[in-house]
Amino acid sequence: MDSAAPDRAMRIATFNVNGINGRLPVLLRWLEETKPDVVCLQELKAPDARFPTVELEKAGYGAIWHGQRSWNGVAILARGREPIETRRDLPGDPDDQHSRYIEAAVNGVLVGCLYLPNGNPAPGPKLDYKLLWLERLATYAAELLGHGIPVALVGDYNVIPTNLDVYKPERWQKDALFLPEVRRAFQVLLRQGWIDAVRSLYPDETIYTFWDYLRNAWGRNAGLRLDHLLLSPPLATRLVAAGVDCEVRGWDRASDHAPVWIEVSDAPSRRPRRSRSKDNPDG
DNA sequence: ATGCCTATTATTAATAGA
Repeated sequence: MDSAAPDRAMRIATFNVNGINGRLPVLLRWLEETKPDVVCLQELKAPDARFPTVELEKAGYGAIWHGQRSWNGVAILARGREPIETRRDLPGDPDDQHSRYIEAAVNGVLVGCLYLPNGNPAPGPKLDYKLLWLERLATYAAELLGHGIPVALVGDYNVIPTNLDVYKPERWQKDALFLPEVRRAFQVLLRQGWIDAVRSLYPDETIYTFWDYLRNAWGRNAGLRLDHLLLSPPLATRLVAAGVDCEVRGWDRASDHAPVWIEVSDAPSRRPRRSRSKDNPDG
């Protein structure tokens, strides 16, 4: 009976690689060591033609990507599968030229991979763009929730949600990652019903996903929590584990972000529908 | 207030990141 079989776990990860070609050895080593089932990548910093399809295929991953020269760029990898692309732009602004969103269905989960604008220097046009992007995200996220399906909105949000998510909150008060209006915009998503997966399992722990290259931030553990996995309720009920692969930040030629991951149990198998009969009072 | 580091692009310096 498949209904009696133990649920297997599906591992979904996000990793801002900060240059997919310069970071390829790190990425391949991490894929080999941790074998995530779905991976959202940000900051490819490469045009579509320079995406390392062959190397990732050799590593066992199908991929879709939305690149851009020099900056931005997002991709979704799936272990032993091809992600089914459902979208490659965040709705709400047809003039937005940045490659910051891509979305796919993988193994029954709709996965949105996002790279939110940084917003610095603030105030200024970059902050305005970030706030508009957050509004567009909230509008689209509400629409997704309405479908009642398993969805993960995953990536580099460039938002420090609370004081617990930054080594020294007072230093960041006027930074676009931590401004009150930016934090409020993130809270809007949570109030809609999205679950901050890592925080939901570890409500009180200091957890960072980013350490600046400057000022020996990694050595001092002067970090920020910027990379988040937001889950729709039908997926959040299946959450069984979460973590940050911090050690990757210490590898040679590391990204300034570390990979973050969750594990969700496979969807409970549908019970065979009983036929209407006098033996089945529910029928 | 600025540089501190790292990556990309274009050519030894500029721009962006967070």
